[in-house]
Amino acid sequence: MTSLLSDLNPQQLEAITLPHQSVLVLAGAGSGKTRVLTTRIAYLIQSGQVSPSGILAVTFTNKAAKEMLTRITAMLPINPRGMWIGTFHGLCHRMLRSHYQDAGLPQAFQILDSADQLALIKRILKDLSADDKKFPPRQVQWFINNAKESGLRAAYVTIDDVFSRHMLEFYQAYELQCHKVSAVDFAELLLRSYELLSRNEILCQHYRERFNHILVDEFQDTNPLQYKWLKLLSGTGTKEAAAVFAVGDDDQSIYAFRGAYSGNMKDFERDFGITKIIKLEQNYRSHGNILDAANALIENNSERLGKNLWTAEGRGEPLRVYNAPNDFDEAAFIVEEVKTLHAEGIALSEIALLYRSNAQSRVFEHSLFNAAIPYRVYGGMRFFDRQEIKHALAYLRLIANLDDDGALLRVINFPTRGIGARSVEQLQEDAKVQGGSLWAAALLKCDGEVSLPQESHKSLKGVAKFVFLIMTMRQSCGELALPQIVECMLIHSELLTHYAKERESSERLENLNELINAATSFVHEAGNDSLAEFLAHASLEAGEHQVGSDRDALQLMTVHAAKGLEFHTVFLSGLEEGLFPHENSLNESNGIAEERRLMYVAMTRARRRLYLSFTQSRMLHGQTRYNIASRFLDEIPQTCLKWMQAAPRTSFRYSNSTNPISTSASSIQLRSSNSSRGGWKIGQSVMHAKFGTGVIINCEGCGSDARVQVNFDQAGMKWLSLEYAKLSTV
DNA sequence: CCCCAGCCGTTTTTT
DNA sequence: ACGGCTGGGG
Repeated sequence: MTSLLSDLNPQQLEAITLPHQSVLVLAGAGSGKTRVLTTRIAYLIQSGQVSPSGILAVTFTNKAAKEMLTRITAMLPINPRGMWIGTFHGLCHRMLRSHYQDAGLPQAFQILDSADQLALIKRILKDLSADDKKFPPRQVQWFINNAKESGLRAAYVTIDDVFSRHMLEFYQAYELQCHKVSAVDFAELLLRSYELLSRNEILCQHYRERFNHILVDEFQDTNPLQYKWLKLLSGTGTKEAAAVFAVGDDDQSIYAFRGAYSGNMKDFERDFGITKIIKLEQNYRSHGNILDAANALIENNSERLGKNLWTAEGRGEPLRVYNAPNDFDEAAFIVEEVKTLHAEGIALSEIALLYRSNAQSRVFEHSLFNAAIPYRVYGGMRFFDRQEIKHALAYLRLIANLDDDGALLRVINFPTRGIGARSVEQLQEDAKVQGGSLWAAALLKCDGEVSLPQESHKSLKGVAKFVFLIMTMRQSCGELALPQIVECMLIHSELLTHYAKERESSERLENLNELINAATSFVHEAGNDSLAEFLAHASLEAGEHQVGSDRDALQLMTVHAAKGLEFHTVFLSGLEEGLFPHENSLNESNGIAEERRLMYVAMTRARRRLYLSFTQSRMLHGQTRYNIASRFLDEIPQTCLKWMQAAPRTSFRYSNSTNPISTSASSIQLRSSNSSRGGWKIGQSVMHAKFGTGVIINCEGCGSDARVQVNFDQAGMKWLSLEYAKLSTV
């Protein structure tokens, strides 16, 4: 026990040893949040206050869940299976599996990932002959998920115009189709689980009695449905109410755009009768200048719960600011600095290059490639998202459930076996008439043919050949272990031979072989040999972005992707109005505040050194854009900053000699005075004689070419040339 | 059945 | 600028 609780600061200790009551823990960046969460669980169990089965801990990502489990099992010699530790979706899935009948689901329900869901929506829209110009599938998907994440079934969605009436129609058709093919999408996992608990009192009671302690990570990222789920499951206000240990940081809420509602923290205080808020403000990660700068920046947000990070370490280095003439030069500067740091002994993997949007990575990759600096880009394709893996999984899904129309459509003619679009259409029509699945229609179509003795199967063609293939694979499943099922499928489907024929396919073949390994380790870790469970695992956990290369490499990622990570040195690039804060955020309510939090997250990733860079011009969407420095730079005390000169460099793409503004002094001037665009700033309110009042949301060009884009309250969006338009400040 | 031209969108993203 | 998707033509 003593070793468990040693080296903790008073606030951490208080949080960990708090008696059975709900609490809100405001955990700042680098304040030892994960340690507090895991140590509390270990403490509760070790002190006999709760058995492992009385614990429910929920996170947002599989990575975080895994990390938590690893740390707990390192502290305590217990079997982790009894604890419910996982993502919201994972835990809801676990619950639905156990009570599928009560939840109104068949035992073999399948999970749709976003891509599967989109494909299904596309099919439905086609079926309804909806105009996909007027109703883009993505928007329909957004509408459905949004409704579900607000806890709304189609029957309860309110319609206030023609458009949403159509959307609702699609939602209803989608619900029907999901039911028909027993498919459950991500939001549905939560909604189903919520409805199960709210309708089935006995079951709800059972879980309330079981889970004495509920711990929630990244509480600021919960959406309304997740909050309702927690509230219901915890039974707050009842006799047997669980103690909810909610850990979050309102200043690190950066996922409002996907439905996260950080207002849940305030609601939590109210709904759970919180009397105790514990603030973890001591930062163990960064040096003083970095924290001071981050604190000063976030101070500009209103409606904060309030928190100030501090460190027992020294001030450390100042933040280094660099103003580049253009994006190529910015990249060149960073490359030089990375080289120097690496030469000084900093591992490349300890250096991160962060940007606001993925498009920015291209220039960096180009420069890094030329400089022969190994780098790794995060984001993009995940293992289970890859085409070849999707195809393989579709075969497995079809084996597990013959009525999975989506899976059938994906592989009926892949690799090609002479089943064209016409035959598929015919099948779809047949299925519609028969009211059954595509598989049933296919079976009927080649009635008799496939039941012929095996010797003649080689002569089978088209649909009959496909039906025979699937039936054969299904048969052999009964005798094989999961990895062998995967292997058998890869061979008999001829996916392997197909990709072997393709040029530059070694990576695809590698991935397909990796799928066998994935099955092996799944059996090992989950202690489960079920194909259906493996498929659920594949949907719920998209896997790593890329097969991990072990060599030391510079880390490139968006700021969002960097959340939760830390590095010795961080390069934060593209600090320009329109990019960071992103121009789209200007139109959103509280958009700037969210961008500022994003900036806060980015800055607090750095332990020892933080670079901030911005450019005067950069290529975006094929056009050169002229930018002014981000307002966020102005919000950092100058005393924390050190303005950098361009280091002498060998490889300039563009000389900066044509642009006089490259020294630190004039950079400041550029931002604060009327140099390049007559002092007009993005976000500024302006008045125009004809169009009235509006807000500048964009600007480009210099001197007589300078133009600003203004969003007028009445007249809407206009581009105005500053030379002619008479704008005045409001 | 495959290929290519043209068109669209282009902030952030986990499950 | 560029990549992904669609639809028409070979």
